[in-house]
Parts: sequence; structure tokens; C-alpha cells
Amino acid sequence: MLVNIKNRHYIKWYYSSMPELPEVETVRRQLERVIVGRTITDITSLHPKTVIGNPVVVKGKTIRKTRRFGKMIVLDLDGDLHIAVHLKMSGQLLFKKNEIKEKPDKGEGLGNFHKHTRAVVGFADGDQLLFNDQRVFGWVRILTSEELESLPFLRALGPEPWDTTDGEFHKRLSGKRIAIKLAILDQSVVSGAGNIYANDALWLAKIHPKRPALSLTAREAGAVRSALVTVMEEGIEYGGSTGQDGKYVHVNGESGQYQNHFKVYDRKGEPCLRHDGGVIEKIKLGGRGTYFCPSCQK
DNA sequence: GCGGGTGTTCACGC
DNA sequence: CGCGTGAACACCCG
Repeated sequence: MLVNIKNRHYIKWYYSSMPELPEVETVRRQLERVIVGRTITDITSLHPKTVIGNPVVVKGKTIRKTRRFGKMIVLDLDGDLHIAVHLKMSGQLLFKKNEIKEKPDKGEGLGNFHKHTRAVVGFADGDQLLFNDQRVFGWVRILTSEELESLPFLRALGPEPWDTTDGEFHKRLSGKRIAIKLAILDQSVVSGAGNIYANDALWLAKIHPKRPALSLTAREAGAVRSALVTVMEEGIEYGGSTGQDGKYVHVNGESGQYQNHFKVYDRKGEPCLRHDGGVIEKIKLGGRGTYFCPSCQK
């Protein structure tokens, strides 16, 4: 039994996530503080598609470090082993403290698992790291260093916008006829941006999302790279974004705030924040909702 | 019942 | 091969 309800083990939900680079980085930083140095007792998979690899090999291994590659989190363990986690569209990592109390604190609930909990990492003191994932696109992989390095996702991953230069970024766009928005969503071109930050970065750079990537001048490419840095750093400062429907808000009240600072994302019909007379339009690009101001984005 | 949703990958056609 | 499109994965919600 994973949680003993009769003995009133209350869950304290510490961390949740929403999955673009700033959300993943927020989770990684929080995880770093609480799970480094902990020894894994077991990993339980509650869904056949979630845990890939042999959970038995990480028993007794200690977590030494957390890393992030684009939107993927990697836990480095003793003995050349790693746990790689991709949250995809709906994954969350939650730290559950094992506490026995008379009454729950505000924001705590009885210690049964949520129906979307797909995997549980158990630690020696009874604390647990939960992987919740409504849509089951996400995964938890148990890998050796060699297997980690050969992951196709990692091999194809381009630089994060702060790890490259305007010139290098411009060069990366130069051969591409695809729309600039699709280019910056392509993790092999530049990593980290998802639909929210791609939309917001193009607004900040004043570039129309449908512009062919190769049509950007060096100056414009630099503006896009710099805007990606700005919006994603801002996202990290605000602790990422949390869905407005409340579906993803933490039980303990902790949640991201970037959703209150969207520049164009989800602002269809609203006046442009530049007050230039433009009204935010929504179109489809590569099957994804794309928001832009027709007045300032050229 | 349908369409849309913060990600990634693949199949197909040109 | 590049590129565009659409679908697939699976679930919830309006």
C-alpha cells in the first residue's frame, strides 16, 4: 500500500508544473532543493505507458543532481543511471511529504492518489515524487548514460536561445522556408519555446508568425532570439504559467503567474498591448492556435 | 457529439 | 530531401 489513509497520512502538495521551458525549469529548481541526496526505494508505474525501462535498477540509488534539456528533466543517480522525465502536454511532478497529523493544514488533503497519477517514486522516509499526467503523453525513462545520450529527442535538440548568438540563430533560419513560428517551435532549431512563448516572442520582436524563416534579416533574427530569451526569462521569474481554468492550480496555492502577463497568447479580440490600434487575431499555423497583432507584427 | 488544448513524432503527398 | 498537412497519442472540458 502506497499511502495509509487510516493512519491519516496527509498529502502536502509542493510542486506542480506546466510544460514549456520556463515551467519545466521552475519545477527543476524546486525539485533540486528537495530531492537531491535522497535515496530511491522504488518506482511504481500506475499506467503501462508511463515508465519506460527497468525500475528495479534504480532501487537504492541516490539522486545527485537535476538537469534540464529543453523541456526534458533528467535526474542523475549514482551508478551511471538517470531518470529522464518529459511532461509533454499535461505532466506534473509533485512532491508528496509523508506526514502523520491530527488535522490537515490548509491546502492539504487526504493521502490517496489522484486518478491521473501515473508513476510514483518512493523515498526511504516515505516521501514520494508523483508523476501526474492526464493525457498520458508524458514519460519517465530509466536510462544509462549511454542510453540517455542516444535518445533521439536529446540528439536532435538545438541550443536554448541564451546559448547561441544572433548570427548563429540567423544562420539556423537561413535555409528554412517554413513560417518563423513553426521554426521556433521546432526544438531542433532552438529549444525551449512552446506555443505560448513562441507567440509572445514574435509579438515582442514585431515579427508576423507567417513570415518565412529565411526571409528574416539578421536584425530581425536577432530580435526574435532576444525576444525568446526575454519572454522565457520572464516566464521563469513568474514561475511559469498555470491554466486559467484552475485545472492545474496547486492545492497549496502555489502556482505560476505568467498567465497574467501573456503578451498576445489567448488574447484574441483584445487590443494590442502596444495600443497601436491593432486587435489581436487568431489563426491556425501548423495546427496550433496562433495569435498576433496585425498592426505591429510585420 | 465536436473541437480545442502549454508537445512530439510519424505518415503521406508533392 | 524539404516542406506542408494532418493525424496520432489520450483525456477533459465547454
